[in-house]
Amino acid sequence: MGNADLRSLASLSEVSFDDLAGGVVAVDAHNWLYRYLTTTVKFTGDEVYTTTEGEEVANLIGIVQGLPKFFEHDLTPVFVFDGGVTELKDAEVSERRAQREKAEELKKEAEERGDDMEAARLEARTQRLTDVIHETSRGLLERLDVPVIEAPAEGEAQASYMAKQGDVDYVGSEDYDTLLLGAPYTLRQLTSKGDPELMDLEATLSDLDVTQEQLIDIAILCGTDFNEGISGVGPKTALKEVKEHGDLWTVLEARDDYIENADRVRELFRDPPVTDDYEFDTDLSPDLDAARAYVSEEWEVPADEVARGFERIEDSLVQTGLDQWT
DNA sequence: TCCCGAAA
DNA sequence: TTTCGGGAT
Repeated sequence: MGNADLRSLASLSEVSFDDLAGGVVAVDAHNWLYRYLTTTVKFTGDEVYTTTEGEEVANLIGIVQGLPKFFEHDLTPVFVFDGGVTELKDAEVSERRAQREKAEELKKEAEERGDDMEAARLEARTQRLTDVIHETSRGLLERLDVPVIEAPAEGEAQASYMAKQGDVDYVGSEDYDTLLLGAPYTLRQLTSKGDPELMDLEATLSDLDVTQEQLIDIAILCGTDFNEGISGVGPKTALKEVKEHGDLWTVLEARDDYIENADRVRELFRDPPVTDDYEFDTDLSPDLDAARAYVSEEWEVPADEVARGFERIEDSLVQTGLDQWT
């Protein structure tokens, strides 16, 4: 499906982890895990992460390696998992499935001609979030006492809602959709090496001089996960025309154009399915022994693969514990 | 998603 | 100057 390049419109700034210390971040679990699944697997091959029953649980390694980043900087993560998939997203979902199948085919071909490098590279593209991955991720997070929230629909929408309500300080996601979903502050690049990037909704709106509703209309014109945009219209044109005419309908009228499901897509961003039925405690008391046993005994991940990550988690907890007394 | 080069 | 399309991650 078409995709709005909202990056060029968003107000982004580099921040340091020090500025975020003490914050609570609602992490879009799907988004976050996917990054680890595609990167962790790529460099190491999949044998190590497959149980005797053939389950792929690279996500457990991803979590153990990814969590220290939060703890070491005194950031508390709250993981928000997806519930059902929005019906309008069917087209997007089947497109991704098609891409995955294509990658699987190419990988098979690469294996047949003995091109291991290419096969490993393609492996990353075949990853998906299976039920086992969802389940085991939750199992590990629970043992680490990291809050887990189940969204009624999209995790991104639920996380944004929680941020809007002030129950968390940030949404953690790589997507720009959180702007449309009303998240005041979104942290990007929480999984990569350097400093995180902060996306600021208020600043975005005031820089562009548009309302939240207009920003949604701009995105719809360019195309989103839920609708095809208008060809020839990118962020610049969409911004200009929405400001000129006021909103999506008047722009479409002026261009004598039409967007399928535009009203429903708009509603999905303005008022997505979310729940108020959540609560969490940010004072974490992880059971590291249970977590280690879960990963290495129950799910057969070699202990040395996760040793360093667990050490870092342990150290960071001792560290923050001491901080309270100094 | 990001980046880059082609095309308009 | 902006959008589009392809390739790498």
